[in-house]
Amino acid sequence: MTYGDALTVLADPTRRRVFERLRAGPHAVNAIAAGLPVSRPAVSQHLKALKAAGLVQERSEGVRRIYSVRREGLAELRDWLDSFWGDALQAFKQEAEKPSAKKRSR
Amino acid sequence: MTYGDALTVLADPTRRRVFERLRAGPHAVNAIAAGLPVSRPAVSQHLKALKAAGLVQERSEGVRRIYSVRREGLAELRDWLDSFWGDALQAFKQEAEKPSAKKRSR
DNA sequence: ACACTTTGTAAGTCTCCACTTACGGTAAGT
DNA sequence: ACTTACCGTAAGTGGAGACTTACAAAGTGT
Repeated sequence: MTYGDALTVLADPTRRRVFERLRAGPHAVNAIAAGLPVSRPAVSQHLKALKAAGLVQERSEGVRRIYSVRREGLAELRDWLDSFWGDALQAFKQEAEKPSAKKRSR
Repeated sequence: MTYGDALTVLADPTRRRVFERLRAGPHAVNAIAAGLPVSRPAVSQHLKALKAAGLVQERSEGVRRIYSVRREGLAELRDWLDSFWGDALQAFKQEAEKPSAKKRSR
């Protein structure tokens, strides 16, 4: 059920921008907050949420905290999407092959 | 920017259950609402949101509205995830190959 | 014409959460 | 030791949205 956490966390636009910022590589909190329209504590809270969802990982480097993407967190969400794909296709074929059983009252 | 809409819409657990219900195939609103812990109007609102995000499509059959999954809506989200994958990998390699230069305060 | 079914929408309530400011803790430089 | 930089957390606030009930519209059967 972790893909649900990923979806919940990635729903917020600002948090998504934080996450996308890490796509280019690991960054410290200050660097991430620079250029974003919110305060630095807000970014810290977003990173905390992302970490709780398993989407990022943290590494200490002196007084700095370097955050980077954790790909395994994305994997579960990706699998969920893929499962959707196949099932939807199969269901569509089933629907197309169905002769004319549309009378489904009661 | 449509993948953002998909993420926003799929963040809600109830709405996700509605969407997953359609994975098995097209269904009318009543059939979807049955078994869910919310009222039928709530399901209608969720379906409206899913449709606005391009994740489902609607087909009228008499007085019923049959909803089904729209795979193109998922495609953009999938591409976004994939782009993340590659970029994160590339960034990781770059980081690994980097000697220990580029340290500002060192 | 009437009753029933199926669904969408309006209006209102209430909970959740993203954000801010303020503060505390830790590391590094002088 | 003092100062400065970097960061996380606490507390409080405002706004978004998920849900409910009530109502209206459109199709179907008798």
